[in-house]
Amino acid sequence: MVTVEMLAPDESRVAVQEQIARLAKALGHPARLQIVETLRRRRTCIGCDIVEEIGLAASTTSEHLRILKAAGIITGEIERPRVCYSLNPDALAPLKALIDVISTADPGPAATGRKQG
Amino acid sequence: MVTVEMLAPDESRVAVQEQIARLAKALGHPARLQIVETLRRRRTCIGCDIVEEIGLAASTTSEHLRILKAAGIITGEIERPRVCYSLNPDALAPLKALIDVISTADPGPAATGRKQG
DNA sequence: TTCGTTCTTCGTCGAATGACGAAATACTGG
DNA sequence: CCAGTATTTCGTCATTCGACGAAGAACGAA
Repeated sequence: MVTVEMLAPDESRVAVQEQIARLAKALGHPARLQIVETLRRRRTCIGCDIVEEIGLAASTTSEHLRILKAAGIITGEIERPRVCYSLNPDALAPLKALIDVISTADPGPAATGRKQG
Repeated sequence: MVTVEMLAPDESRVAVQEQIARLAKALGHPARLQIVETLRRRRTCIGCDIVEEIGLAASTTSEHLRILKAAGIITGEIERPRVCYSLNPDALAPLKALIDVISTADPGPAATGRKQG
């Protein structure tokens, strides 16, 4: 299992952090989470159905899709005149790794060992 | 195992999504990830050391800490004149649940089944 | 070619974010 | 009381975000 810091000398750790930040930021909006959820439920590719599903203007939805695509979280396959969107679960690996590390809260040579009541 | 949608009739799913969005948004900034990383490494409570660590102005750092605290990701215990910050791993559970569900990408009666090469 | 469908890009707007320094707050120590 | 330390709050500023409608682009159908 690869964690966040065992593959980073010093500079690339920053790069990894920035990548994780991009992923988290992309997920940090209800409309985009709704898109992700929709794509998860209906694994099938979807076009303008997403627009109806989330109830925002087409242009706004397109922007959210662009952000998710830029983060690598979804892929958009062109099928003129439609675009077929799918989830790309692998993209979330770095974020997942971070959260796993935090959640397991690997206790090691602790200093003050307390985390919360 | 509890997933995101099996505990949500319809409205509370929105609430859960908003909560997840808050968490993701809070993590969606390199400086805040650096704070989280720092708190993970040095499990010990930290005060102004964080300011030095991330290299931003004290007021800016305080703001980032406030955001993380508001999201519940960290806790700040007052120890005048210092504040002792700690990670609160449990807070990330909803976000972790979502990412787990996506990552496992539970294949079922798929429609177009493809995700990527 | 012209029309209809689907999506993206552009321009605009108000609101939120992220950064800073200065000042306020709240103790500890002289 | 006065100075020092650690932190937050405030005011400011530039930038980004998120929303929209209008216009543009790309293809299939007639």
